[in-house]
Amino acid sequence: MKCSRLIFPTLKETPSDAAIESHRLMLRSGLIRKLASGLYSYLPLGLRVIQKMENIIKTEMDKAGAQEFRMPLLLPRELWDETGRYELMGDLMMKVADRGNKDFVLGPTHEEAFTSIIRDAIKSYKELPVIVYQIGKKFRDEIRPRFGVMRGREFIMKDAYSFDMDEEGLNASYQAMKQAYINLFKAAGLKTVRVGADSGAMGGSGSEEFMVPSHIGENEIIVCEACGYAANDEAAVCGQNNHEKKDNEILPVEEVDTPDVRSIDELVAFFKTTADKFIKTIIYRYMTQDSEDIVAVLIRGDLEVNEIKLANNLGAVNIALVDDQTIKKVTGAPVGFAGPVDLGKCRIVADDSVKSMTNSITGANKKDKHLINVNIGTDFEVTDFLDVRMVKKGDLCPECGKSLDSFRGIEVGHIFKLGLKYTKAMHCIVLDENGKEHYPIMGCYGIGVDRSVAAVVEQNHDENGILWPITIAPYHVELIPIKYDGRMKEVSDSLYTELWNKGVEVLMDDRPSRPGFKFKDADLLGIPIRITIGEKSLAENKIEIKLRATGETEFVEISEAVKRILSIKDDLESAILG
RNA sequence: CGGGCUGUGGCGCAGUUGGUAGCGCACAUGACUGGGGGUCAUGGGGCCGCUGGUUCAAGUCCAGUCAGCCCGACCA
Repeated sequence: MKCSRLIFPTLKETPSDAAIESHRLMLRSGLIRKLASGLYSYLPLGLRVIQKMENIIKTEMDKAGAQEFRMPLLLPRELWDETGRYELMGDLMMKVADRGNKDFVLGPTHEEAFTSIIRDAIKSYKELPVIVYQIGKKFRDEIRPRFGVMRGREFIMKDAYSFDMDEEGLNASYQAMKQAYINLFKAAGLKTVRVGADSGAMGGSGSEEFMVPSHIGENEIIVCEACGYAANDEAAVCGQNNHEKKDNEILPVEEVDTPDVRSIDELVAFFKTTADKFIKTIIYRYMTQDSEDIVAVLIRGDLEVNEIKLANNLGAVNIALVDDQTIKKVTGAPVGFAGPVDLGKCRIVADDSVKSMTNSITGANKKDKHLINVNIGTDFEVTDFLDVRMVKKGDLCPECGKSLDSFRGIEVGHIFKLGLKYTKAMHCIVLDENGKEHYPIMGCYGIGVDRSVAAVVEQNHDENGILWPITIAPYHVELIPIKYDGRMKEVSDSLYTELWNKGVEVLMDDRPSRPGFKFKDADLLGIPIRITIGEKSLAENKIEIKLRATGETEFVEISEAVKRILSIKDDLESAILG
């Protein structure tokens, strides 16, 4: 491709609404343009990168024995009614009606669609296992799209689903996908960390996320440097923190006037003490399969409740804080004065952190009153002690007991064991060797394609622009004639043709611009190998080769150029693939 | 959903106590220049987000509305 014909509107100045580096650089280098909030167009260079990412994914999926499909974006409502997700997905799912007023949705994911195909196509255990996948558009009406292509509303996703006869088969499929993910992220030049994630009702090690460490990441990752434990903060479990009860003398409860003092911060200031002396009492409504109830959750004042862990512990499908009126009804006091003492009307559970607390401060369940010197056993009872806290840096590792660290990460891939949820709900049945009906067990494996590309930029750039890993760079080589004229033009043209013939993808900047301008653009674009054809070196029959990432420069005889470039390309590739 | 900020040529922005819109970049033409976004000259391009109001007069003041961005979304 020649720059004179290529549409890549580079920007010298930074667009004002780009908040992170990848967004800025993708905009500036003319890879993408915004059409509306959360909706981006890929221009030719951006598309090439996306397609390379897709091809890397495809290659590994196929290697793992997965087969490619292409599903519609628009899906009929009935499919979603079968699993109850039409309601469950809520506003995240874009709902539309056709001219006949028939309901459709823009697919935010495709479990139902794939399961319906398998249900019709596969009838016998002999046809299993299968792994099916597609790379295609998804639509999610995000509350707040942001960071460019990192969290868009319309985005490209690779989603794969495995169907197996039994747990053992599922494990094998899961392992195959895991290995494929490890390979493909590496091939794309992305450094990822694998962490344990929330797996809802499935439990165990059935859910892992591939995270790209980055300060702009939307997930908090908890890691243990000592033993390698790694988990999403939604899933991180807490080591048994010094739960030994201190030998404090148990003091009698006293009621204290605390006019208008509600939040932990206000209480800390009021009592002139620290947050860990308080027991927070939070009232939740939780729904299980067939019932609904209220629960008071106690936790030490300096900690936060992890609602996902709470829901899992309670066996709840849904959980939410109750409204102010309900608080008043349950506790007898307005918001801010709830406490466990004489809270007779509902179940009380406590985070493990509360176990060792003595002479604590809590709400008195009366307006403008708190209690001091509250003690478990003496003043109130707890039904269950659970691990429901949000794990933080400095907490203890559940595996080895050492102190945990944390960092932020971008989720680029997620693999997890789905179980029978969809096959059951959708009556996807195969016959086993005894002719008995059997639900296949599913696994689900996703990759955010746009997001992975953005993460590559996030991870590979400098102050001048992008530094593409050669495996997903829009082109391998950018060829810059200082002036596209005379001998420089001749040499450039013949190199251009020769390289393409040898399978090297070349972008030639044949524009009549000044050299400095072209160099700046080249740095922005970040094509890994830059060849400069200039008068000075040409006088010695040489061309210049410069690596974008390291700045390494060498001059090579024209006759040796193609060979040398080929070998540099190989070197760059094997440096990534290892 | 709540709070904050911003809407003025393609992009980045200025526009004072209200008086009929400007700068840089980009674009077009020409000349010079030619290894890190060059110089000069000339030129084209704006319903000042939208609607309504105040006023002799509104980019500017008021009300509403739409859009975008940022932060937060109940932890008692």
